[in-house]
Amino acid sequence: MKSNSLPQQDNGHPMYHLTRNQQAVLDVLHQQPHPLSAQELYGMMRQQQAIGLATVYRALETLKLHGLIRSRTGTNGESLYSPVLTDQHYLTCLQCGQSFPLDHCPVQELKAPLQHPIPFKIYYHTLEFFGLCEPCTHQVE
Amino acid sequence: MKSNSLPQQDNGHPMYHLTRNQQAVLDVLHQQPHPLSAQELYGMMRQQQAIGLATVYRALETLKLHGLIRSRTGTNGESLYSPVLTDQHYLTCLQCGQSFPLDHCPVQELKAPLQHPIPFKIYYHTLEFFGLCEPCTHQVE
DNA sequence: GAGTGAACGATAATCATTCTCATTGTACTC
DNA sequence: GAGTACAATGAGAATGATTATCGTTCACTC
Ligand SMILES: [Zn+2]
Ligand SMILES: [Zn+2]
Ligand SMILES: [Zn+2]
Ligand SMILES: [Zn+2]
Repeated sequence: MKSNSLPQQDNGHPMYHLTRNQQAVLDVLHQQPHPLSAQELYGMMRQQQAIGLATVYRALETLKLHGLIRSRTGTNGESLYSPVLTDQHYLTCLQCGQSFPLDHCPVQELKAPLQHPIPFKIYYHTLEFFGLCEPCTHQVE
Repeated sequence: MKSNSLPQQDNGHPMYHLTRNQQAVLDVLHQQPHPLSAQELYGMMRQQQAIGLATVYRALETLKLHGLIRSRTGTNGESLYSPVLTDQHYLTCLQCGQSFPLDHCPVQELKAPLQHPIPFKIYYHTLEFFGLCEPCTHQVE
């Protein structure tokens, strides 16, 4: 990972700067109201500019490592990406795969949050409830 | 899904009964201290008995639909299965992929848990914190 | 013990993700 | 501003977990 030329820190170390493509991926995610898969991102972005699928995946990996985006695993197994600021969770039906968003994040109201015995820099959390939606309870015998 | 002959309920509906292979998969998961992937299960079980990979996947799907097992997505993207009774969560490093288990489940101490506006039968939840473990914070510039 | 349908096992197909490698872009030096 | 070094990129191949297919076997009923 090589830094661009733009900013420079006092300590001499070059401040990390996103590449054009990394910034473009981040911008698209910020514009979207819902999480996107890598494939969806690729499909959307290639219409505006020339970009390779591998680059999309590499950008997502870099952005995640820097704590700028989060990911969760969708029903079909693919990863869904969204800005790390969003804190949205779901009830997901094991039968039909539908996800019903929660109106707020329950983790926020935790009293003594996170007694990690080990030092760890937390970027985000995932939380999801699984079970059966009402219509599907009648189909599973 | 056809029921076996063994048990019969008072209401006339045949009580759901697991097949031999479904029960075998469930037994192995109960014996293991850690979550297992479908591939790992297959590798372990084929040593004891003749079983196909597809059957393992089908058994896992059935067991999950009946609220007997849970699954979470591991670092490498594969699904890890464990009995639904277990309530174990992790801190997972985005850089090295290591998972550090939490000593207890924070969701249990929620005050007003789960105001679902929609009727939904919850079987289990997943909760995971992502970030960087201490050694890895020095490697990401 | 024949009929019915679910369960099974072997295998092929799918598909998101990762890897490979040749090419291009960028920063830094002289 | 040409030259060097190396990160970033893109096209396509490779990977690997999961799913679909299909003929066979098993379990139950009559
Ligand atoms: Zn449903
Ligand atoms: Zn949250
Ligand atoms: Zn780490
Ligand atoms: Zn829990």
